[in-house]
Amino acid sequence: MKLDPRHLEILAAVVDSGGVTEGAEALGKSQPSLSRTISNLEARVGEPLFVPGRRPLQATELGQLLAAHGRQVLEATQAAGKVLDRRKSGRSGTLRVGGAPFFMDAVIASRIARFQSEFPDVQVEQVYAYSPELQRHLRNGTLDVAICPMQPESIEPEFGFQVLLPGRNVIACREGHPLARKKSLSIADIGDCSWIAPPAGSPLFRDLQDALHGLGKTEVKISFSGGSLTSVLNMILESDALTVLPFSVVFSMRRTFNVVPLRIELQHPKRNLGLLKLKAADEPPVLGNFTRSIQAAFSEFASTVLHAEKALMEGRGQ
Amino acid sequence: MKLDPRHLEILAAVVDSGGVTEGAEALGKSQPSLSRTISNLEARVGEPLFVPGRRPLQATELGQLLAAHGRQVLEATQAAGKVLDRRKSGRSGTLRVGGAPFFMDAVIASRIARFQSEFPDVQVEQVYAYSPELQRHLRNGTLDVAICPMQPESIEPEFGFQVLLPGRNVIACREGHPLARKKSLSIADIGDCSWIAPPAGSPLFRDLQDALHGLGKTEVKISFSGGSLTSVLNMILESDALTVLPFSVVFSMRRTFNVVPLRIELQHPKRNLGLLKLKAADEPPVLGNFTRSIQAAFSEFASTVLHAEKALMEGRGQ
DNA sequence: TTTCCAATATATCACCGGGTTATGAAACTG
DNA sequence: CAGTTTCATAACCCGGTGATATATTGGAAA
Repeated sequence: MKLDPRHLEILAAVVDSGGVTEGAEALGKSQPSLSRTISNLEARVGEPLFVPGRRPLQATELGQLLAAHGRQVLEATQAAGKVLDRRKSGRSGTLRVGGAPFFMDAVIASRIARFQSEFPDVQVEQVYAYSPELQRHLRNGTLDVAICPMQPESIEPEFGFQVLLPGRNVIACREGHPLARKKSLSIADIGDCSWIAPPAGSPLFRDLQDALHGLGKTEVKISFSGGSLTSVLNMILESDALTVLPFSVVFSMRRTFNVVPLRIELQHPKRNLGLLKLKAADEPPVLGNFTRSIQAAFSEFASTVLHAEKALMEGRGQ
Repeated sequence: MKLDPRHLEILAAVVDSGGVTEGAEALGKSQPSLSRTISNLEARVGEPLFVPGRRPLQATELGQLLAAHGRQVLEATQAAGKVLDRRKSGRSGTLRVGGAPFFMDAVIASRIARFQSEFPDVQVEQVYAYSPELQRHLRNGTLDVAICPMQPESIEPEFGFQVLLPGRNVIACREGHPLARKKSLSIADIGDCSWIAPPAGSPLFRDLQDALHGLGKTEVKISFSGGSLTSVLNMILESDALTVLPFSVVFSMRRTFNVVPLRIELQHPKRNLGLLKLKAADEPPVLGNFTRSIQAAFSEFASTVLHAEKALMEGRGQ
């Protein structure tokens, strides 16, 4: 015999709360409604669920049995409702975050970690890609938000962009590098150093070429190309090679990899690291929490980075 | 957020069966019904439960989560339905059986045990009482059926009565009793034996008085009165006292208590042991099974008892 | 007892939601 | 690309459930 789970819920509520009236207010319904539902259920079952003519309403054996199952139903639905509530308040769910690889490793990941310590029930999926692909993902709906460097004027109108960190590229080398101490550098100084390049498809690779071209250097000796940030920095650490990286990345990694920026100004496109989202999409609540958390984390970080940047360019070193 | 357990059930069915169509036939509903229910649920939840535009319908993460709870609901309701089915088929439930004390101990209990081995999930509550009280219980609804000796003509019209065993009272004594061997007995023989009497209120007590009066004996020496069948039989066993008992009781107990009937015919009211039920009450299914089982058991038993009875009265002994 | 109170059952009505069939749209199949 | 399958939509009907008002009943108090 198939019966309605709602009826079992109601039965459980009445049995557990000790009366129709109490059960009604426990469920947020009217007393006559429950009373009739119980009657219908009894008719359907063919046996009384409550012993007739007992004023402190007392369930029959069968009533107890069915109420036990009603309790299960009640628990399950309430648990389901709770899942929804937590999602709606952004304290639970899944968030797919895309990011530019080097930034992701150096500066974003640790801020995501901080977000996750605030919202431990949120599952974050990280996707590594460059801007064009990230935009594709956002459009597809396979990504909730991207954190990547963008040129403000080249952002398509369908996207919203919130700046997290002004961008500035620098040339980086290992701490003990011969050029690291020099206050002023010329093209001649960086002469025929060999270079570590980021992966060929990355914006940084173009930045590197553009930057060297801007310094007047057309022929570049590239000894290594591609790989992750870690591999690039390991190369830098173990050699006298140079590379081009965002200052914020170098700053974040200065301790763990003993890497320093050179005191020479590069020209490069004005790109800011920021949060890229689709405007149209009504963002899930968890994304709102993520945005707030990330912005807070970066506002701290940005000020220390800018301070260090200024110090460097004024020649006060690291 | 409060949501409808039926929606969760449907979601679970769709997810588990792999599609709306399959889910519909699994639940015995139409496909459009489920389709719309899912749509409504998605609208209510505010997020898609299935990834749009995938033909082998694939649940989103949230869909999976809620479906898991739906599965719980489904299980609970199905379990509740099963409980009902078993009650309706009389394979489960509670049965309150009343019985006359001596009969209950000697002949009924073992037949109830047999019923319980057939229907192990049925819980039998035994009530010991004499006919008038049993009838009260039946009228009150505090008893489903009674097994007791009744005079056919004195059964009130509201009751139905099914004979299980024709009644005949005998005088019983221990096996080695001096009177036990005698083929023909007179009043003189039982002369001034002392008597063990059943409890004062019991029909058997009256039977004893009537029987002795019928034999011409007006003065009776009662050395013990009251107590259970076991205590009465123990008294018989340990002394040369006599008592009056139904033949079927003596027959059942002849081995365990070494008790035998005297070969003297008693006159007593024509009472048959039988099943007494209220006519009006639509009996619970379990009662039908009980009735069948008990009747089958007694039809065997009755024939052996009658055979032994005949043999006794023809003087062939036990 | 009788009276009164609190709790439950009944009555009535409106309406939402789910049931159905018929039909259209979309996606996987060959 | 056509064929097949599956899901979504439309239109309609009906039952169940919601609410308020009211009657009834069991139990306690006078």
